[in-house]
Amino acid sequence: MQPVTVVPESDPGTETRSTGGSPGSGRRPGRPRSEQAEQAIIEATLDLFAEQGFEGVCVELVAARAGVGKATIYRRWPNKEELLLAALGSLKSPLPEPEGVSVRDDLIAMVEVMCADKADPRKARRYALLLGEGEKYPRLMARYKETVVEPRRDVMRTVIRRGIETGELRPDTDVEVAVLALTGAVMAQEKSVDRTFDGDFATRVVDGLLLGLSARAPR
Amino acid sequence: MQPVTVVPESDPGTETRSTGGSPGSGRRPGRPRSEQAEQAIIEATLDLFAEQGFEGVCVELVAARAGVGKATIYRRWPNKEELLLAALGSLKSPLPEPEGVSVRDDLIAMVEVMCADKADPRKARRYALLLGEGEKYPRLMARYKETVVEPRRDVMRTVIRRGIETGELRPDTDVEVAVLALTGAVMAQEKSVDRTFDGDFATRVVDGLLLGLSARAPR
DNA sequence: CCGATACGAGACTGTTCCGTATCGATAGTT
DNA sequence: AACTATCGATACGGAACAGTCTCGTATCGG
Repeated sequence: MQPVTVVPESDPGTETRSTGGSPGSGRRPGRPRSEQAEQAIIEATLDLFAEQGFEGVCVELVAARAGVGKATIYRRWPNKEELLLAALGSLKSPLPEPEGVSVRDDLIAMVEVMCADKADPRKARRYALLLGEGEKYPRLMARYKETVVEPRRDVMRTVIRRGIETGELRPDTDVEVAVLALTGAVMAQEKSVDRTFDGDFATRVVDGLLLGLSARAPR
Repeated sequence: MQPVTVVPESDPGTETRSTGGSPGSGRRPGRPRSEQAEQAIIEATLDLFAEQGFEGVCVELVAARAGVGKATIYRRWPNKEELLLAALGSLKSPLPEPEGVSVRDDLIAMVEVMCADKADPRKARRYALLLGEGEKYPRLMARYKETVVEPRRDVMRTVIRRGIETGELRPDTDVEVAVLALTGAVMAQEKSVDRTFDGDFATRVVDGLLLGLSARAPR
């Protein structure tokens, strides 16, 4: 039995930075991994996932679309799930911190951003598909929520809390219910293609929620 | 080449009623199809779909779980999609027409029913999976909406409109927004496992929406 | 130039699954 | 009894796909 000739084994996998010069220590021999190939793989993976879901991401297609060989993929990630995990983790949510004048304006702006995201087929389908496949692939779901969903909700919570402090919103506002109602309204819309809404969807939702349904004056 | 000996070809498929005696005219020779087998197939299909989605419905498993042969399935439906279509079409939505005292009570009752449905893993997963696979299998989605979703929304619209007539709700209430906010809140909840809610979720959502967020008295 | 690693391409194996075909047995009509 | 369609079971062809492996080539450090 050989002592296995321990390779340095700094495991560049899934985190390789061929260039980027981490100083001195770990420059590995041989040809560096292509940063460009890696990016193309992630791109293609996200595309295919948005089109077809987990099952639809077939590694052969990812390789073809990214213009790489299958080995180049499996050299970085041990299997399909890890690949998806990395791809979802790479998602950035460029949600602009709203610093508007009034809470109403901030909320409208946020709902508009969410609607815009929903109008992007890639993003919308990623979300819908994860909703369905979340139980089957809980690690994917967790990664997505942590990377995309929760940051977004946090911003909304912050806006609402600020509104309560400034007195613009009722002091006994149910923050969680408000967040659910706003995000949920965006989710539920169009699911049964409403032709009722034009461009003022965000305004109507926010105003509807701000005013409330009740005819009795609340205070 | 034989003339193919044209069979009568009245095509009882997908609509067979072996017993049930459609009067006189069309009693076909041979062993009648088993109504029981048909029901078992539909059941098994819905079960498997709820567990795994479209791809998860593998006909061999449906047959095994229903205790029938594959041929018994393909004799009735020409392919998997038609089978799913029939299965989803068989769904009944036993949503009780609410005739409560106040609109608030009716809405709370409806939200509670929706939450209860969400607590039924079969129903919840059917919905989530369809949401994701809707683009891939639009006919399935359409069938489901027509059978389950729209009837439900209609009831809610009716309740809200009644509230407007009785004066309990603001006359300028945005009915569609209200429906979206209520159904959406239920949808969005738990999707990022909120531990914030106990048993009073329905009440909080309805009251939050009725009162509104705004501190200004609306009228 | 040499050794080491990465590259794209794709052959290959093993699995899963759809849809068809065939089996002897069964349950109806005539 | 003769006839016929359905029954459950299962073998089969074909396609799709994950993951491994092997080409010959390219790119790095020394």
